[in-house]
Amino acid sequence: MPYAEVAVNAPGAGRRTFSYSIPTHLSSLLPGHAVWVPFGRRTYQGVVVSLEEQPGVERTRPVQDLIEPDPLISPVLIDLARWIADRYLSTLYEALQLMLPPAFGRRQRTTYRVVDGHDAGEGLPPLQAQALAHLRDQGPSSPEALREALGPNTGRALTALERTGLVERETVWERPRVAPRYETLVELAMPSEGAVVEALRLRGAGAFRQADALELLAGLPASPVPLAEARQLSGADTPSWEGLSRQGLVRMSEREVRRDPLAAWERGAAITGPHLTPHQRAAVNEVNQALEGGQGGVFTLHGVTGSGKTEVYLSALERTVALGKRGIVLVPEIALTPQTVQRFWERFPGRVAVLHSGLSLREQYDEWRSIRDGNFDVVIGARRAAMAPQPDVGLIVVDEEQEWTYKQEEKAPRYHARDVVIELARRTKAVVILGSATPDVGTMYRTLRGDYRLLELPGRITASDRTGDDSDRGLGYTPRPLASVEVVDLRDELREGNRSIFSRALQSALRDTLDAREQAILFVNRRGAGQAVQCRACGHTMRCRRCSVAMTFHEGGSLVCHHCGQRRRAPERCPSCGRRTIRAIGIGTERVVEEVQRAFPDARVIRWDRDAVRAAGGHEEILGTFLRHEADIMVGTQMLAKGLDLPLVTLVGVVNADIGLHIPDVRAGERSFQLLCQVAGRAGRGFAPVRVIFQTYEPEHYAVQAAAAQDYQQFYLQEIGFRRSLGYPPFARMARLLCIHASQREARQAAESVAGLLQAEIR
DNA sequence: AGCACGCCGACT
DNA sequence: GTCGGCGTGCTC
Repeated sequence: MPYAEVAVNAPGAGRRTFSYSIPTHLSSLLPGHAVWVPFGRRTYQGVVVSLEEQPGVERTRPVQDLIEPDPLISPVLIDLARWIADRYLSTLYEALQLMLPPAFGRRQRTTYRVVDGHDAGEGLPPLQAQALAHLRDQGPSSPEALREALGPNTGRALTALERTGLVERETVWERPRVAPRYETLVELAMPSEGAVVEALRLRGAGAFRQADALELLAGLPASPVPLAEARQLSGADTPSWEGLSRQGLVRMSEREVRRDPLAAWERGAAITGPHLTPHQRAAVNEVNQALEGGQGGVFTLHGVTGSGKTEVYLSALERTVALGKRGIVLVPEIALTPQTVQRFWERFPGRVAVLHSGLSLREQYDEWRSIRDGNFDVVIGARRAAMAPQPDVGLIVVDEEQEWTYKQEEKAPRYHARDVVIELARRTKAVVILGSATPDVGTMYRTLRGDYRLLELPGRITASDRTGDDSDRGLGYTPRPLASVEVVDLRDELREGNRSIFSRALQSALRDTLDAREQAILFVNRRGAGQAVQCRACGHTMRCRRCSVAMTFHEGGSLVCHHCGQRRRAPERCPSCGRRTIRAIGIGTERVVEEVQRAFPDARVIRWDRDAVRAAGGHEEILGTFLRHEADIMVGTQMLAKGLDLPLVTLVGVVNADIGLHIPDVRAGERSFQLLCQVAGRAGRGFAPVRVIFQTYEPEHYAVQAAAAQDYQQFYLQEIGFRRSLGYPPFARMARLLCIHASQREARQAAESVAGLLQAEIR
């Protein structure tokens, strides 16, 4: 008699599983089944992770019921969830939730009502009497409604009332937010000649509607037909059709229907890819060998924007499919545009699934089920697609693998999708391609150490090579020069008396661009809330003495190292040059827009950041305005840096290239470098000459220098040396421990005590 | 989450 | 001496 080990979605269940006995009506229970289980006083959702001969405890309670008839999570993904829960310190259920269909979790709803004949409320404490009166007058209510009406302490009053038996409580599970949708089909239960005869008989008997219905069905070429359609065509309503079904003249059946986000897309023949350049060929050959070897392996595909990485992915996916396997492609959320999906669709028409948060719940759910049923060669999606129920995964692509959006920050499990798919691939012997123009320093370190294999795509491919269908296509591999970048030292500007946020070089470049009726983008490298503190004259930045990360300015003039917690007062004079020009710096997009409008009253300026997108109701609105040249200058944040083709743009200005250098984060330099490279990479995609200007107070900073030269190797060598000497990742692993409490004092005490324990452990 | 258990202040 | 507050720990 086996027992089920269940991960329970109850608070406090933690990373353990709980043993349940299996009642006879659930004897076919399997790992991966979602179940209802009793836990304490209530019932919770859970997932069966294994079946065991011996329970973990003496007394077990039985599994109550299945939530869905089929197992929802494959054994490999259950195992992966265990790894996720372990590594990211989440509960097991939280990790498993990533693998469950979207919106699977259901909420419990509680209602209170007065027990009959107990509505007097004499001699009760005032709050209890009020609650009782409210329930008596308003009828059964939720605790939230009662709290709303009577104040935050109502919960206690309700507990007391329930204990004394004056009110009772009922908890019900809400209906699932999405469930499979079915449609009814009808078909003739006999040859159509017979049906025509039956229809005549029915008409003779006065059953005109049924006769119409039957005749219609007999006349239709395709069968079975959706009932809704048949009803509309025949004019006969559902009871008539049901009547026919009862007489055995038609058969009815159910079929699951799915909402397909790509339903409108054409399903023509797959187009063949262009001829590969020698470098692409070499890369694809290596990946194909690994695919055929069946032993997996991780590849780092290093190539600048426009070097043709996507073509490598596509070719490798074709090989994967030819070998009878399937692929997953991870793309940063912001890059998951119709154009991106289109490129995959052209090669795998009708065989591409999309998973991202922009879809409706219904679409996500249907897509999930359809993927599980093996309907797609390629699943393309953002972070969460790493855990898509794609069967027989042979290849996983992580495009822009250095992107921090692959790391889930907000809620547990705080996983990194790239690391999760590498772990998944290790278990399934799938091949992984990590693609990037500026690989994550940790990724490159592991690559050079030999854990991953390096594939290089040097240079860029010209547009005609990528899209042309003339005879020489693919043959003219001509590496195009990258845009040259001009670095402007803002300290010089200040010395020359220019206090504007625009250098003279940028001002005149903007003027030229406007006069030529071309477009410019201004990039504001503002991320995170932390303001760094810097000397406006010499560029000296206040850094923590212990960690050498930039310190953050806090209210009241103190400086805090967010890394080690060290705190000191902001100096009045710059410790480096002695001048009183120390400032907290942080220029936002709004400020830049204002300044542009002041300096160029004739320019049409548009802002593109999270706030503007929300106000405009979507990216497309803003982008469309700019692409139609209804604006001359676009001011934006990181969004600007991501894979967009803006053909009319001939000037790219980075307003403050060094702000990102001082975010209190070990990876500040790396992120700045990546971002600046991407911004510079925006330029030079069309054929018009393009200027790129970096404004900075620290032109000598290695990240700025390397980005201006667009030299990854230069950056990597500097950064890895820095990381090694300080014992930062990838030479160590980092975790953030967060102490949260309503009282600041309590939180601090807890944090200090944890820190004390850890320091004792280190010694 | 909810409930039991257990340890300190206002009462018979 | 007891009732009851809510801090702590457990739920297969």
